[in-house]
Amino acid sequence: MTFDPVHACVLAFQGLYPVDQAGSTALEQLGRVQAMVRGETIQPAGQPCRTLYFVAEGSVRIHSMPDGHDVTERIVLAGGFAARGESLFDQSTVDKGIECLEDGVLVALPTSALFAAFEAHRPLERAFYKMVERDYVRQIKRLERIQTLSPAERYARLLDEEPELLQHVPLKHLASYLGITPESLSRIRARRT
Amino acid sequence: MTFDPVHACVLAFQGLYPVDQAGSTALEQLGRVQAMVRGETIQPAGQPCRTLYFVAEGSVRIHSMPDGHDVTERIVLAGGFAARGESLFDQSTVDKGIECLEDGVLVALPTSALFAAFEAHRPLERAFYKMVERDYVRQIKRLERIQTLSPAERYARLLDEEPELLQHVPLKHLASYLGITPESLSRIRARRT
DNA sequence: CGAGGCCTTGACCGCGGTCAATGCCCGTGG
DNA sequence: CCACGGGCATTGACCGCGGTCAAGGCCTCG
Repeated sequence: MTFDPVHACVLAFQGLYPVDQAGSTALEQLGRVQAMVRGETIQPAGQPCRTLYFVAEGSVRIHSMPDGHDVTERIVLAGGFAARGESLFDQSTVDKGIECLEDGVLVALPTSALFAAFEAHRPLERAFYKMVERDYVRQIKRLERIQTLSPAERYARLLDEEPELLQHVPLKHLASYLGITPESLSRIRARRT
Repeated sequence: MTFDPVHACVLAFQGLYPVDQAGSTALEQLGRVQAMVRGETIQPAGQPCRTLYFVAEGSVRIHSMPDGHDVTERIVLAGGFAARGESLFDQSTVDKGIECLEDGVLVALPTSALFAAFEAHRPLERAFYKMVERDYVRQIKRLERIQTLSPAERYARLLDEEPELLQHVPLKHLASYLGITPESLSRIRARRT
């Protein structure tokens, strides 16, 4: 085999916290590999979030549709994890969907089984919460930027801190990710001679 | 005794996850009670966050000062916890301070000792991560609002979802909390006949 | 070769930012 | 007890950015 998605997922966990052998194999047995094609809806809006996804190849975005406008809330490139945090822990329903941006493959981890595995494998639980921590900090920084910076400055920051996104994501999604319209983003780009 | 701040803090933990007797007493021994007066700086900017605060009475805000402008990032009323999440886990320095908004009393929990107690008291660790979870979800929702709503709509939401803030926090801080200037907030308020 | 999606450009408008002045309430000190 | 001062909220005038609506060009895919 050339590339094992599940193994990559286990490695990603181990990169967060040293997971022991038993925890790793438990995790490995949970993972379900699943292919995705561009435009496909991985998880539709209106359902509780019962699955944590590891993006082995390709990319996805999480988005909502308040009053008919498509707003992308976050973008996950290969190597990252995707889930709708508001719903992850309490299984509340959430009006957000997960959509595939580029063909690729996912590893799906059912949260019920994952959380159950925490009882027997504390390092696994620790790794998971490291993931939440990391994401929590990212949310704080993103909020800080959107709260204090102008649209033009936010775009400049994006170029500076996550330029890879430009290679993978159409501008209209980056626009709503920045909290502005596609037209504004276009003008901002034109303005920076 | 009429009111024990440390005990209130322990109860707050137990409200998040059932902490056993041993964990509760361990927590109780960590807490340091400390009074605060309005305007006082609890934690100055530029330091790593080594303390988790429980606000027993009064209220505080977390704020930063990018290019000289005071931006309040979050407001914690009595019964809540306050810490600068970006720095909590990795002890990185952070340009944010904690300031007292109303006279009151805090319970200070040194993070090093708290994290150390997790090794022996798993329920305590669980309760703490429930706290992080809850806060994580709040960040997501706040980001969502600021990303998709206009300033006027954000103020309407604030009135709707956390009207208590108006009783405790001066408008200039609410303005920066909403990501707008005090003048704009004033006009928005005037506009809603 | 045609159709549709995406990015761009244009014109117009209104909201919110900025700077400045006024009024109000409070605590402080004479 | 009153006078003063400072911080906070408000109001006004002005301007520019970003939102909205509409049209045009380009690429990709069927």
